[in-house]
Amino acid sequence: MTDAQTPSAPAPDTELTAAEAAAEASEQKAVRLAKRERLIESGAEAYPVSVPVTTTIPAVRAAWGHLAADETSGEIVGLAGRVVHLRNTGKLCFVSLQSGDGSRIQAMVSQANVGEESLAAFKELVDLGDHLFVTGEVISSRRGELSVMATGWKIAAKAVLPLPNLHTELSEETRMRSRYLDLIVRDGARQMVRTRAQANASLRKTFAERDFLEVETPMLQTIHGGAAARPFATHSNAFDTELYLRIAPELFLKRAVVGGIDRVFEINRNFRNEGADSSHSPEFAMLEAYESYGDYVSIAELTQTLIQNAALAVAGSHMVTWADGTEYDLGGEWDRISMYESLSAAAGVQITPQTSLADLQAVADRVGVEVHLPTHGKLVEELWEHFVKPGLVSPTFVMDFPVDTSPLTRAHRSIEGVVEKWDLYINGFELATGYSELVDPVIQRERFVEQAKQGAAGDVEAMRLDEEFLRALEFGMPPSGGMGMGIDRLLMALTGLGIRETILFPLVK
RNA sequence: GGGCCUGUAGCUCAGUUGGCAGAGCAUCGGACUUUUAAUCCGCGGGUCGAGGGUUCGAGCCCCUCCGGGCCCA
Repeated sequence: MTDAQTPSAPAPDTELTAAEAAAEASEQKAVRLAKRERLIESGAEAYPVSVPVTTTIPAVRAAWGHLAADETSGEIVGLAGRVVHLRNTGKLCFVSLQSGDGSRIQAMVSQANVGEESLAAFKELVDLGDHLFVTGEVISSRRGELSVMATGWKIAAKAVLPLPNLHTELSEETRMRSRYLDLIVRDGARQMVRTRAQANASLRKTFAERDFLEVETPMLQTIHGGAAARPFATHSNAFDTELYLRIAPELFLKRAVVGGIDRVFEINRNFRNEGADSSHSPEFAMLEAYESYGDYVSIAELTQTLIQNAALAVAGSHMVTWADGTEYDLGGEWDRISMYESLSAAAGVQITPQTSLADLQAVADRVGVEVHLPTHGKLVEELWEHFVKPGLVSPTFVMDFPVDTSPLTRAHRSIEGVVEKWDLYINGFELATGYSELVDPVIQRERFVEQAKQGAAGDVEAMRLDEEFLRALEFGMPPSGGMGMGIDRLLMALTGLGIRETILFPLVK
């Protein structure tokens, strides 16, 4: 930071010396800090710049996992890992080394092989949690455990805080706040990182196969738009202006389509200044895609393919197994139901886009559904969530939404009063949404004006009028289908876990 | 926003009617050359989230605040 106008943090009044820090620390930290000092004083290094590894733990397991008990390989290796178990039987120590992927191998440090002095130093200086380098022959122990019989060892990086207990689960709060510990001790945490990366790679691969280009659009915006949500506000010193963290990339991706990026997608973060719970995070990864000369039908097919390919990538099958053991079938052609028809059937009353506000309110009152600032569309959607949503288990596209809650979507080509929009529900939660995009700049302006009225009436989620976006539309945007999908929610669908488990470092206060 | 639960050793958790602050793992000291959460013997380790109140006495009861979770809106 060189910005002279930004005041730097005040210097702490007291700089702790190493000795004072050790005195303040817990017993276990003090002991380890003392070992670090001893290592450095002895010239042995607590944090060497490198150690001469020749292979990896998984590679040794793959090459020599077949060794029978007490068999030797003749291969000398140098490898390193984090010490996760330490057993000392006197003149022989066993240490389990773990690599980042969670795979482990045992190292044996025997007085017969390293000598009395080195063994004594090992017992004195090596703790659980340290990164340890060993060199020696790959063998199998008498009990058949694949091991390295060390002829030498070296601390690769000293841990000065103790590892958490490996035999009990970390509390949920510690898992979120200290994900690095979670990653060290829990396979599920490591697996989620891998699964998420595989899913993202799969999405990009599917897009690439269909000639979509990936772009990045602004996260800091002068006018937030593209969704109904409350934004985070911030301030730009350089422009001396209010800026908003984006709630959606939509209005910029559509500008890209106007400019001729005919098939475009973005995977990036959105920010919404709203409640956080087991399925909502204030910041969340979002996929949006736009396809020129497509519509909400073609984009539904694309979405189904994206998700099914992601399932194949992470599970090897369209049948995914959730954390609780449930098997969930993402295969086949997914159901497509009409919002109004499914609502009418479930409510036992004919409800159409022409049903009056009063009649809808009567149904809502009858079943106890309350809506803030009710409109036809809000009532229909709330009633649908009340009557139909709880029964949706298998993947289902819910088609054709009310006009007034979808200001960026075009009217249905043949059904009066609805827009060409679908929501995709997986096991009862909303995973993705798709549209035949509204590209008529005149109607788009009318919709924005209507939103502005609702904003003036107190709707904090109402959209603002974005003049630059309208101007882009006025140059002509081709007919297009568009879709959006929460990446965190996709991971929830693939793994059955809560949103904070799918996010590596979830926001915690 | 409302209701309920929760915060105690490095980690995970007990803590009874208000009466000396506990366990497992980890740590520290000792024994042990084939262990698998090694085992055996021994010793330590606490701002009980923070502040206030009631009481002879508070981890426990009351109030305020901070953090976390669940349910509802």
